[in-house]
Amino acid sequence: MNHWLMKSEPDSFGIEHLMKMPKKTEHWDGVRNYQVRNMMRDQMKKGDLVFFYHSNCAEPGIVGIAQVVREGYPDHTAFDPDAKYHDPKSDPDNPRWYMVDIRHKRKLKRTISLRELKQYADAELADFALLRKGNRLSIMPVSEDHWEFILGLE
DNA sequence: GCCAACGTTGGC
DNA sequence: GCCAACGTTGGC
Repeated sequence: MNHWLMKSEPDSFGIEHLMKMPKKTEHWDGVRNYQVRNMMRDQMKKGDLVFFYHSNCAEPGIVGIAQVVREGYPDHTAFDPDAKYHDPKSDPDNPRWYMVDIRHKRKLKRTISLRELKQYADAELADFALLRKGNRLSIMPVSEDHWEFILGLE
């Protein structure tokens, strides 16, 4: 089983939104980055656990845990001319963009902030993608060791 | 709101 | 295929 971290802006879709969805489940549409597309299409498997991360907010950090409940399938919002992330180059017969479904599992007892995680950037969390300079991926893999260590901070 | 980092686009 | 211009991300 693989582990992941998925970023979302709480103002547009935070963990509170996910918790209120039917079955606490939502499809992760709108990704228009090829590296992230490939992860969703090829690597994220049903049952994989996900750190839900809040970005672009007062206290960026990990706020909860979700689970992949449906593996990669075409992001239909790319076909919709009215959708915010419409991409005319994505063809239903040859979809360019993919998404997965995730289900809320639980909130962390407290937010494990980016500021806190950075304290371990040269030690336990060396090479953690989130802490790498200039990282802008909205989904990234989390190693088993890093996953366990971060959960241990809770 | 600023700005560094980085991906994408498009002219050549 | 190069690379400047441009757009986006996201911490601060």
